[in-house]
Amino acid sequence: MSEKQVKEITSRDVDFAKWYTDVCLKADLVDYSSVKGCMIIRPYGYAIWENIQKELDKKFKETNHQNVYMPLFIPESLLNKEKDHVKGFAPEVAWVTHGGEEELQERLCVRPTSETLFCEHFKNVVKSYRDLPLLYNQWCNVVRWEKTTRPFLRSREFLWQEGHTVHETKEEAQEETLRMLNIYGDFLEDILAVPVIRGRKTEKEKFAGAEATYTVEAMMYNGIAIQSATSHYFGDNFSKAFGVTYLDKENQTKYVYQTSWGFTTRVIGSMIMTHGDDHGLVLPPNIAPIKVVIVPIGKGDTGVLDKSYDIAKDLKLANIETIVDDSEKSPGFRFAENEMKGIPVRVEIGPRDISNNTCVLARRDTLEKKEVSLDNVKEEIIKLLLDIQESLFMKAKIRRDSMIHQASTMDELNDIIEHESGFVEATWCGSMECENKIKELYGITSRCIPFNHEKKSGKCICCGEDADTLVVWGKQY
RNA sequence: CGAGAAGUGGCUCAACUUGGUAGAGCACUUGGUUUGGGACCAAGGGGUUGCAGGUUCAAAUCCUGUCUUCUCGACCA
Repeated sequence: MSEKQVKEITSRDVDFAKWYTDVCLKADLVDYSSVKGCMIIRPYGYAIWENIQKELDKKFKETNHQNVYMPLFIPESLLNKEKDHVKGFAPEVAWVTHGGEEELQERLCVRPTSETLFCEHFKNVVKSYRDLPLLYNQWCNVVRWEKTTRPFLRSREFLWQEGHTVHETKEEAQEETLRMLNIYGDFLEDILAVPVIRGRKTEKEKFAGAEATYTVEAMMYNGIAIQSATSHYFGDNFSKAFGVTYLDKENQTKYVYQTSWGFTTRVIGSMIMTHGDDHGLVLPPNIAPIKVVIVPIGKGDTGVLDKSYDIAKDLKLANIETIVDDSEKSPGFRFAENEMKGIPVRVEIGPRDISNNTCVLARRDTLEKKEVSLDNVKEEIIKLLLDIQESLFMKAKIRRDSMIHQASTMDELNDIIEHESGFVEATWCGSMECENKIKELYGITSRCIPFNHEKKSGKCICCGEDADTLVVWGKQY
């Protein structure tokens, strides 16, 4: 490996934050705009988002959800209807105060999330138990006036999907909440190859206005957590605040039970930070906009270009997105550039190969190369793509698991914080005092109470009282 | 929002201390030679120095304000 290859971006181990922004910019995913925290998502980055949308939307439709579109603006009075909700979001909403030159009678908030809009609408359309359940989703942008921003991970405007559902019973709503969480979890693991811990948020960390918030937590290369998607059970909190009722079979007026769940462009950041390396982005084949790049080498009448296009055509017929990088750049330049963009498989083909009836396949994740016969290049590539997908997930999972530590006392916790990075599992008594204290002392917060550890007896790591809850703690983006 | 750092062609930086009308490398364009890990030669295009004020005969340079980016905190997806 030449020195020049890694010259372009900061090493991941030297300065992870710098590495991350380098990758975002140099893989042509985003560009900055003139407004702080508002990023330009460039075609290559947007193509990743489109693939995410395509896959998730399919899952939503399979589970009978319908897409809708709500307005961008929320009148202040409407936002104020649910107390906890407004308290949670008020500090970070952007306000529209003028229309043209005239000051508005009532200012309008640019949606930070659309619960209030959905509820107002639900109140109008839900009349009877026959109208339920109502399973809505919207793909849109939202605005939260963040103080510190970072491409994908924390931007003031971001793209997401927010599901909002209305149900007759608690049980049905709770079931929906978990169903959607698992769709997110499976999507992250199977498509993005990002291993996640599924669990419930503590009271302190739950969504403003929710009765329960469930989360899928991912761990980045540097051990920091990213809450990669959330699903909320609202109970009847919102329906009571907004008066969303229906008549049941006995002609009784009942409040509905609701859920909401969201998945954002932030996850593109999770994926970058999970798989990327010092050569740039690494994309799992299942989400990569371009799965194969063919790099023809040499020029003149060698048959290399024709063969390259033949292979590309063949792969495209098999639904494998392929490009031929026939630019005049030197092969080394093209190798490096396509690695920066994280394209899973590269095919190198030159005059030597043509005469041997072979080509070279290079895999992006391990950078390994192997020579294969041109006769079965398609089959080899299909196998390789599957293998890359699988091994990216396994590698990330092994790494994550190796960075999950256990602590039973504050001394042990202290030791871990000082010497390790990653998550800490520790039992907790359930009090917010202990949760706050741990945050104050060590700068870590409860990421979630993992499902498989919901009941775990022991002593609270902080106060030493009896504890029956295991919490995964960590620093988060 | 608090503490710190930085903004000069697309990128990395020089010129700023001591005001005198912006320069290099890479990238880009054209022509040619090249091509198995970031090629080479030649010619060329591109900047009122983040923005707005101020001081001055004269501002990239000094002063004030503001915006943006990065780092660390607090807040959050």
